[in-house]
Amino acid sequence: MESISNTEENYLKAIFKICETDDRAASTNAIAQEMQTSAASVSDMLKRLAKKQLIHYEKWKGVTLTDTGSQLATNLVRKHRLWEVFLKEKLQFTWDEVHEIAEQLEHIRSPKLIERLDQFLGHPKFDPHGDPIPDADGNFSYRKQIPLSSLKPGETGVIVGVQEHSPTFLQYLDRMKLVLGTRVRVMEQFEYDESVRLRVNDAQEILVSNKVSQNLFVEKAPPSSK
Amino acid sequence: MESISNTEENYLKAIFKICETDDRAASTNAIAQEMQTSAASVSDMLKRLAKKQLIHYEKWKGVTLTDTGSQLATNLVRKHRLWEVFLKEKLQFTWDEVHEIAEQLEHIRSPKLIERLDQFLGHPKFDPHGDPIPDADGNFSYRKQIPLSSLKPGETGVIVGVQEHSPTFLQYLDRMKLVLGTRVRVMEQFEYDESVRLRVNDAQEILVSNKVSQNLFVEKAPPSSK
DNA sequence: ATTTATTTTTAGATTAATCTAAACTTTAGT
DNA sequence: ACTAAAGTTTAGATTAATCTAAAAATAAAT
Repeated sequence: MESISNTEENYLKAIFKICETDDRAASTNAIAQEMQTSAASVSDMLKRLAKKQLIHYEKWKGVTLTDTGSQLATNLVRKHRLWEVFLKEKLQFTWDEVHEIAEQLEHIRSPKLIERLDQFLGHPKFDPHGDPIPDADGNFSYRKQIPLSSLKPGETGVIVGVQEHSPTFLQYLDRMKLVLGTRVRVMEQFEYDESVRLRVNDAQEILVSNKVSQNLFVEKAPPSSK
Repeated sequence: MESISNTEENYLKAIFKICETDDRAASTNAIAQEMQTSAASVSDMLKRLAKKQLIHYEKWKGVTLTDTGSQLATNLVRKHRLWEVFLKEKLQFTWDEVHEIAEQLEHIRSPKLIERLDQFLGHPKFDPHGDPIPDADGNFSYRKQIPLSSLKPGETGVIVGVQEHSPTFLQYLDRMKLVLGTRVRVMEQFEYDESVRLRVNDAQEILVSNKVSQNLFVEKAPPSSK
């Protein structure tokens, strides 16, 4: 019946994130960077998490989550993303604002609260950034998404997510009307700087940089009738 | 720009509560009891709060909140009660369940969140227990409530609040259908144990103990037509 | 008014989380 | 293979919050 602190939860989340994207043991330095703290602090914390059986830890090698640790981390992700949906859909926050507040809300401890919230929101499968929300058993729904940059000229996709989550990027997308659900067709690709000309929702055309097209996820759409 | 911890917030809330009900300086022991901790810990904390100018503190005398401290405490009460309304009205929690979860939610730091929540809930003036919710400026709305036990036989009142907030009491009230808004008429008072016979919503009659009638607040109603 | 009881404060320790600086492993480069 | 660089761990300190036990101040009681 060991209880777990908010700080420990944040470490688990960081480890989860690193292992998820790189798909290998998380290094001390990577965790330190993710947590914005020193490697020494991480080293200390890893010992504590190992003693609580939340991570597999051998000195000098990286760490991975145990089953318990992984469950806890997944539940945090579930809570975080459900709160994000709440903030956006019910309280009219914008998608660049929700993360920061959800960082606090995700630590509220009440399984019943989360199940009720999930129900209140209509069991959403994705958060405001298009990231999947694991269900109560920890299962993520999968979607066949690719970077917009991988579409060839003439191909069409629907925006379903973002790679980068920074507020500035999200605000840029809002300004450009490149929100989730938007239909984009690649009209032309410039070899020079890899920028692309897009047709947005079969209407106006805009030019976006390579950085933007690499950070936008789309679901490929079959060629439109027109 | 001193930041304030959750623990400090809880102490402020405790002091606020004691000063509010007793209307005089809060003693170390009273705070210790309210916080379920030792007098020594309280003594330590009082020094810290005094250094941060959140309380007026002189050794051996009690403490009172400074203006800043009082504002912080009132805002905590506002957050707590708004979250309680949310839990009850939107997530279908019962009034005996909401307090515990709101104890956590009240520490979420985001003024914007609270204003949006307030708006989402339709600017409620009272929480699920009938306690007033201070507005953004810290003003509480006032209501002329009296204990049910002070009604004379023949008099009628509408239940608007509770003195005691324990889950067992609240569950008892639910079972007896003595919820907020219920109309109760005192039919008879037994001198022997101060229990009273009530007519509930002009329908069935029930007997309640003195303890119950002392812990229920009503607003006196003019004699009914029938 | 002096003793007793209660309340409050201090002293000294403990735990979680953090830091900097130093020591130690591992990896990489020539 | 050896040295340099990078990454990781330990050592020693610090801060917030807590505890128990002891000392000091106030209040109550004979």
